[in-house]
Amino acid sequence: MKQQTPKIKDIPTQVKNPDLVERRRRQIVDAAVQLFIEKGFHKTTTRQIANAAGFSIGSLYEYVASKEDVLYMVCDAIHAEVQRGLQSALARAGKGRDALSEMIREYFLVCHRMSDHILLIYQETQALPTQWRENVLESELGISGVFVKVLAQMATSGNMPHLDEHSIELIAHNITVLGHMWAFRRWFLARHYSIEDYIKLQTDFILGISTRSSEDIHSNL
Amino acid sequence: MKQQTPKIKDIPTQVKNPDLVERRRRQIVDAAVQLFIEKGFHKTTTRQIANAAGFSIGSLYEYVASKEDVLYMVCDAIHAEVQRGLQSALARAGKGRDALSEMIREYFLVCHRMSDHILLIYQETQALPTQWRENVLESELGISGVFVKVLAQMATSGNMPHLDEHSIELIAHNITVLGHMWAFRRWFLARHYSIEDYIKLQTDFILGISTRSSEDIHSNL
DNA sequence: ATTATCTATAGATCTATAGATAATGC
DNA sequence: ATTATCTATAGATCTATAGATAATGC
Repeated sequence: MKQQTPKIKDIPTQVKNPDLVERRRRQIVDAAVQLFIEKGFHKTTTRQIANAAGFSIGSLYEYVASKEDVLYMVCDAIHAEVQRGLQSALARAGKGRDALSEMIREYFLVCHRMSDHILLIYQETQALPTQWRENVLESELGISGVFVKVLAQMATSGNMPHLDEHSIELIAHNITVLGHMWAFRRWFLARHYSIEDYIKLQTDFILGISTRSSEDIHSNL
Repeated sequence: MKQQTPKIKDIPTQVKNPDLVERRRRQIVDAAVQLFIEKGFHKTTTRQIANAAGFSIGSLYEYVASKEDVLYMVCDAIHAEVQRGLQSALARAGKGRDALSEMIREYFLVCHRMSDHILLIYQETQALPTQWRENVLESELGISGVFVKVLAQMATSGNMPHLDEHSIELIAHNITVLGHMWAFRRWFLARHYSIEDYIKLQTDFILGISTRSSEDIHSNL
């Protein structure tokens, strides 16, 4: 009955009061996110994290066992936040033909709001111990998974030409990554497009294929 | 007449013989690429780089002024290699209607061959001093620039519906990033697709929009 | 003399912990 | 007593350089 993938709850702590642990860890994450975004994981010291969180280096190590623990908590918090945004959008979006473009819109807005955080995930995931890196990559799949569901739902309800499973999977990943693209090319893209321009153009780009059958494509080439 | 963007040649060296400098720096880059891919920039020591390159730590610092210099040389070499692949593809590719898909194919194959290197750029660019980070980002734009040219050429020669400048620019970036996607999601994508499957599916996805006028799209929604 | 290379280490970190202190409740 | 927090530091780096050595050509 041992779980194979350790979670935040499994990070050892010397402190008995669970509410306190949760509160202090939230302080740690909030402090660390800012510092990691500014300076990167390796150039941030554990002392700086402790200070920014409002306590001493000694106390920090009552709540985590290593600096990597902090990074994992940060990555986890970021994915949770993105998922929260997606799930609330999913609840709002209808099931009709516009469901996909509504979801794309909301997701891209999340990427816009959290671009520094998304960049951080791309840059620092590799610094995590193997087991935790895998967890973070799994969470990344979870984002694409939301789009797989939306696409599959539209395909079966006839609001979209039929696409095989593989195409659906790939398009879901494309949507996810094109959201990230705004995060890591924003320094350039924002010279030419507002986020609203970006959403509109990319939605057209993405729907281009998803509203056409494969025969249409070939007859057009 | 001062150049505003420093290049590799501007990295100071104590060694007078230019051929020797070039040779030793190539050794440094070859050694460092491997180490950075394995352990990341921050967890690789200058000593390890020197040893892997075949000389001592003291000699390393005759050819570079800092560890960051090595990272810059590595990023520069990677971009040069990608550009080489693209330019040779450009020479081979015709100017006809298949030019774009030929270029996509060659570029994706480069991304396949160099996925570790592309990952490295995403992860470590942020560790560079500002001036050099900007250079690396410019090189990144250069890749997209190749696709801008191909797309513009096809648009004017009538092999593609007319697209405005902004759409062309964005599609070029999309192609670039969808190549990178194979690099940083390969651990997952390769479970379902070979690189050839990937190229085929993504080419269909990309050409979906680029072969349609904007009216077609709207009438289809 | 000049050039290239090496050895040895100064100097500056930074992570993680041991042990002291303060606060709270029995 | 127990729990949480803090101070001080052991121990282990790691980058960059100073100064010695070896090799080459005048």
